[in-house]
Amino acid sequence: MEYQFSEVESKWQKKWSDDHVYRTSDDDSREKFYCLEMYPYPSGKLHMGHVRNYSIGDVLARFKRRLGFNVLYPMGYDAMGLPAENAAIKMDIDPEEWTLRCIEIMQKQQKRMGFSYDWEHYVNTCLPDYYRWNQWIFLQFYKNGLAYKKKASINWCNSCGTVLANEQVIDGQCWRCDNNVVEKDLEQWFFNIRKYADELLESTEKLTEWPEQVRLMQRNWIGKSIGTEIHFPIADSDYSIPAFTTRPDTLMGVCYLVLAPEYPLIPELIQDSQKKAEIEDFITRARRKSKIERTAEQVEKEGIFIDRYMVHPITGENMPVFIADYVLMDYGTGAVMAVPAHDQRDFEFSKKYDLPIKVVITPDRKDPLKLEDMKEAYVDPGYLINSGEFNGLEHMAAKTNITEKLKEKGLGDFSTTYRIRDWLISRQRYWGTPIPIIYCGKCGIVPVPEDDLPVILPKDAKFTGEGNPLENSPTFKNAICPVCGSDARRETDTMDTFVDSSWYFLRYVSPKLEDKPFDKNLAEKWMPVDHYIGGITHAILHLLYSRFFMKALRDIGLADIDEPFSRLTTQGMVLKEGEVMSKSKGNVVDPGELIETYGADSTRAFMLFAAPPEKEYDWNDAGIHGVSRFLNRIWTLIHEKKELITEYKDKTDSLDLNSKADKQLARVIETTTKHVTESIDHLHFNTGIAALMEFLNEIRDFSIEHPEYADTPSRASLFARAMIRLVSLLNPFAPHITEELWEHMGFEDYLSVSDWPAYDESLMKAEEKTIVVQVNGKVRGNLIIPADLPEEEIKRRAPELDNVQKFISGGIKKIIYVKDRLVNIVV
RNA sequence: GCGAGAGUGGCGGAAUUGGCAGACGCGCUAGACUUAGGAUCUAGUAGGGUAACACCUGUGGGGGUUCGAGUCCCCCCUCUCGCACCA
Repeated sequence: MEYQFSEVESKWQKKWSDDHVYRTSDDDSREKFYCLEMYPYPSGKLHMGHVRNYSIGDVLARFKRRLGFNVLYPMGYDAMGLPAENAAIKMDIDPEEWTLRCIEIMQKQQKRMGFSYDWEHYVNTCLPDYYRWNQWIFLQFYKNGLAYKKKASINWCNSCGTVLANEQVIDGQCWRCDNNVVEKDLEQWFFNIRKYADELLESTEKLTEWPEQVRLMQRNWIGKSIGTEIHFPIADSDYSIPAFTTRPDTLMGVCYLVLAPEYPLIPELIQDSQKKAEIEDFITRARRKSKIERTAEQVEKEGIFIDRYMVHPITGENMPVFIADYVLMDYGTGAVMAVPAHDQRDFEFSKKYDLPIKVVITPDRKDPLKLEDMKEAYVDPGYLINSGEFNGLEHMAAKTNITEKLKEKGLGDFSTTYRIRDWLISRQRYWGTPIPIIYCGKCGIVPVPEDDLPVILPKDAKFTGEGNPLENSPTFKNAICPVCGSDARRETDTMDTFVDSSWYFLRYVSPKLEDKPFDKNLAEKWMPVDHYIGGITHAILHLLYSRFFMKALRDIGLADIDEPFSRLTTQGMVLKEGEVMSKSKGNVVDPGELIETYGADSTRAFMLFAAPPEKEYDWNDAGIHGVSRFLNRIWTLIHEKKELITEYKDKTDSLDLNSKADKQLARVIETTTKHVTESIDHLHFNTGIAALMEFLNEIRDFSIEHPEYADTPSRASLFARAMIRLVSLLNPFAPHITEELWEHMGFEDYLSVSDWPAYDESLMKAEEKTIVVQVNGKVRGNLIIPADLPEEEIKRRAPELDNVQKFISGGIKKIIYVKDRLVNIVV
């Protein structure tokens, strides 16, 4: 009877679904386990990365379920985004229709893989019953000062025709289309994530079950710097320009001040300058450069003196003010105090423009550092020199001292700066959540009243590929002011789709709720997610935004939860010939074909067997035969012995172990159980499956060596015990075939929800053990001894081995014994 | 440049954390069964060496600690990822 995977797999998929085997219960006293996978963007087909992601999650969900946990294991779709809109432009199809069609295909494939999702816990972010809650949350944020609008110099992608968040600009290029990003000034909506910068940073420490790499990336992204903000009054004016520095100890070494080209005060400062035109020209050129040009490594710093001077806050000396392209407007205050002797960039700038350099820190007090000896800036610790009243201070102490002094004079204070920017959420696109705001000529910015939600995307939009379709939809754009009733204009920007994914895991707990985004009690019951599995590509954006959302929602009072994800696993990418699979490269492996050829069980088990979850895997499907063969061997063996197993299946506990082989098999049953249990716990699925393969090999050896076992009741029950255990342990990796075999062996309940086997330590003890005998650390023989042989006896017997004798003729210095493992004879 | 991680057979990968390196699988070789097999089964498979053992060498390279090192320490090389004029 040959194994027909396609029949068996669809049979069980139907049964599981019909009988709601994986349905989650909210009303359940068992310990909860929330297993979450990063939901997919429904681009159409499932790819190998998805298969890997969901295979990992499904094993965990199935394992925990069988261990007696009440498991929430949902799936949904991150359904808003550009591809649907591009499809609309190209194929003249409604984005919603296109998306829903893709979801249908994708979901079918997921079902075909047999993942144990509870499909009643489902979200689809492109439907108004989801995105209305994005709008609702936006309004709560707005009320609480967490959403605001401001004119901002933003990152603009000409090719996508939209604004991008800082996080979406990679090496100065658009994260999606790789086109160069340019700067533009626009009125945009922001979420105030900076407000949570400190908490996000601090609570990173609590995420002990996250990969260290991800925590580090988050920390770097937040980029906290502690320092001092110093005010530099501008000579002959009332202005004062603040500059942030982490090195206030070098204040006495300041030689000039440098402003970013975008610095807002510049037009006023240069108003009366004779060089005005020249300076303006410089600024225009600097701003026209793309970010990539401006920040490239070897680019020489360029600047221009603006004919103004600042007053040194301590000495009162007048010093020049420059504009330079290497100063960034979006970090610190957009102004830098230049200390050429102790900052490499300032050093280079001074050399280029022949500006003074003043050494104020020396590593050696007795032999002070001299400018003539310096080929580069000195940035290491030291003592202050040429610093008047601060001379001789150690530089760390000087930081405090000098800041205190500035504080006294009202010209500075301790300050903390973050690299992270507020999250720009406006997108000039159609296929996203409309921002629920109305602009009224009389009342200004008016939030859409909650009762009027959702603001639904119009059906009359035209997709020409130019501009925002919502701008050109009169039914959408024209509105009535909810406050005064006069004609008004609706906000036509939509939200970044990262808003959708920042709280979808909360919607899963009560996906059909109609009056709130999620049920507070249920959220507090299920959250945090116990195990979150997804790609490393989301290590910063999605995870940071979600963490921010959780904290913001907590402070608004929607749920008392600090962190959304307790444990995080970032699965390695699936590559092909060392490259990321992509349609443009034409190197995409279609899991659909694998399923057709080998079945879902083989496909997912192989994916897990091929490499540990966190590692990259360069796809090579040669190995899938091995897993497929393994499943077929189990199938064959069970069908050869089906009657026997059925007969003895209820007598597997009364073991009567007579021979060495019996005891050996009985032991392997237990050690394999232990090994597989631990390997799932530790996410070492590859070794878990390997242990099951070894287990099968043992059983087959046993049945070949003891063909008479069928006639011996004790052996028959031992054999049955082994086969039942094998099938049971294999179930999370290959759920369909094991469920079928379970049935064939005469069991009536679903294996997928039956108890996970415990292991019996008493059966794991061996009567005999093998001890390795070494001479000077090299293996020279084995000693097979009774398990309870005392140490002295082992040490006595080891040197007697034939092969050992010839190596110890020089005389034994000492003998080292490692319990149950080895004897090392030192000569 | 800074930060993190990784280098083990022809390949994917194991190694109870300092104790038999190469589990398990792929591939390959030989054989069996077969009209045939890219199906299945059996045996072998790190390199050298041997009739077979023995033995020697071996975890990117070089040193060190130890009875004993893939694992710990120091130096170097290579690769991958993240950040990158952050004041």
